[in-house]
Amino acid sequence: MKRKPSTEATACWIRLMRVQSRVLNAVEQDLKKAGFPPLAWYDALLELSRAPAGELRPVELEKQMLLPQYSTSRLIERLVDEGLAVRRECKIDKRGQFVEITDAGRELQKKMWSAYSAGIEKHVGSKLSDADAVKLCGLLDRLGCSCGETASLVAKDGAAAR
Amino acid sequence: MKRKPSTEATACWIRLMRVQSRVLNAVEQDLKKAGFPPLAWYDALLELSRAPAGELRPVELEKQMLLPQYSTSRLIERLVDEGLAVRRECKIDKRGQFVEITDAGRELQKKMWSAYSAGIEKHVGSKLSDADAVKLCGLLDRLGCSCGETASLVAKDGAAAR
DNA sequence: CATGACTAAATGCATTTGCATGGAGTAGTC
DNA sequence: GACTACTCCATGCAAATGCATTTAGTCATG
Repeated sequence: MKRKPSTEATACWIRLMRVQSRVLNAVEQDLKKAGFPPLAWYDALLELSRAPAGELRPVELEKQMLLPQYSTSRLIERLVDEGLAVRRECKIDKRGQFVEITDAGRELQKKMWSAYSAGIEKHVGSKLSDADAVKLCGLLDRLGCSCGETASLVAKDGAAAR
Repeated sequence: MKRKPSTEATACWIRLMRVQSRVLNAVEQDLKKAGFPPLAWYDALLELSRAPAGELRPVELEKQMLLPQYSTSRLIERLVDEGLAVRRECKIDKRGQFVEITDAGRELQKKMWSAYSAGIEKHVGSKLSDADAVKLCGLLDRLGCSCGETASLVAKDGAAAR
């Protein structure tokens, strides 16, 4: 008798949900204990720092981060409030703007990466051989197909939740 | 040169975050469009329906669902408000209580499962062979080691996010 | 250049979360 | 039994989120 979502698929689903939640919590908690802001801030700063002139349109950021529009809007607001980014006028489209990372922003991003990377190592890296990590990536990719381009660029200093 | 979190581990992390978020959103959205309450309600109802007399102490529920205490408390409040569960006095420990699922609760759980299972099939099952699903489970388990006991019981009617 | 359809971003408002605390009960110790 | 320490659950309050809407600007068409 064939069930519609096979028990195997269901088991995957469960683990995907639970493991992610566990691991994410663990890493976020570590970061918080070290006195850092939430991961989303890091992700945004990283995207900005990698962008051509350290600046991005909110819409772009939104796409990179897979975040709802209003959520991006408020995230930017907070970064600006904290002096981690500044708004720049967008001359080619007056509706829009550019958000540029500041030096303070770049600095924070780097500092966070040292804590963040430690978290990744502790909660992921240390539990998996590199070979297994590659297998896991491959399998996950089949479900999501959206880590695409970004994924290959990650190399040097880490990345992006949500 | 060896980096601390290997690029492989980092890539895993990214995918784990992004894929989970994508898939969860997709399933939640499907459920919502079908007019159902959030997944967490389903999870709670499922746990309750599987418990010995259809009842559980909030603390147990909390552990099963990996939810913060206050969050469980409010979830129960909502279930009770909607008539999906009732509170029962706990005679052996006056601090506590039992939460028992109602017929309406069991019914909703079943109805939700048909939509939920369709979501799992659509967003997970259909993208993975059973063999690959098994591999994926195995790899994920190494990161979490908490789907343990529950996992094997899942068989018949689905399970649990967060 | 008027119009209608669309995109960029912000925001008001209701709901939900997180955090810290409080009240009530249990259990161990003396 | 009085004290202390701890567990179970609820809740007030501030902050974060989701949703729908608004404001401003673009663009294509006639």
